[in-house]
Amino acid sequence: MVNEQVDRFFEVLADPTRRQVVQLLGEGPQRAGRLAAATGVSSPAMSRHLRILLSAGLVTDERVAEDARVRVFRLRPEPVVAVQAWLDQVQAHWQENLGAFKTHLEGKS
Amino acid sequence: MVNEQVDRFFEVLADPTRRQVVQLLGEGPQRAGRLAAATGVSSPAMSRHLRILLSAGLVTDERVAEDARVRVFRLRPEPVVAVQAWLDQVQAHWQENLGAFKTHLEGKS
DNA sequence: GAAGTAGTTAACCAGATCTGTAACTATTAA
DNA sequence: TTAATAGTTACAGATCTGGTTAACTACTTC
Repeated sequence: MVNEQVDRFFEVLADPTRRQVVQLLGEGPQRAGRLAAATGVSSPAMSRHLRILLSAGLVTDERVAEDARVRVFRLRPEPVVAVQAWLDQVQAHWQENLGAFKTHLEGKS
Repeated sequence: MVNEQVDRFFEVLADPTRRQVVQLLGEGPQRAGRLAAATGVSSPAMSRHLRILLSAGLVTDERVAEDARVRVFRLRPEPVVAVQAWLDQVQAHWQENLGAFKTHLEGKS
């Protein structure tokens, strides 16, 4: 409704664990196992979270050359930027109309 | 975990209807009934959403002087700002470490 | 090749949440 | 004072989501 990408973003970040993952990935790329340990969640649970983050385009993954078993995840900035833009827009409207609200309210306070 | 206010914000905005309400309130204050109509949800449902938005500090409400039955809701910018700050921080880390990631990855591409 | 490690998929359970209908309060209008 | 309007609360049904355990695949190491 609001915006395809923004909607998906909020949907995905509704979960605290995924929010933590995003926070962690903001600090640098991480392998799945480490993310599971860091968030205190089981591997299967983390696996699902990561799949969701991937499908929403919030992260990318990559196999490590030295060990094909490990998967490293990295944050994609684009969706973050999109959400920032949405928030900016909401706020812009808000400020734009602020004057009008004020005068509207003056009549009763 | 991430931040009290930010966590609450995402929790609350996980719901698409509430997201729409925030968007609508960004454009100006609205009474409950209009919000229900605009989002296509029943009044009881909207009532509940608004209570949640209120308790999270995302909006404020006010009775109208001319008609004590209607309740007008307005967006509070503070939480929006808090979330923007969080996103900025995530992104800042990301960019900060970007150089390091790149050199790290150069070894295998 | 056998054992161990990284991660995914499957099955199932538990808790949370959203919704609509119906009933109720409060306020305004006739 | 009766009828209508704005909104809330209560109830019950349905869906969704996340978590765990167990089983499985793929790769590495001994």
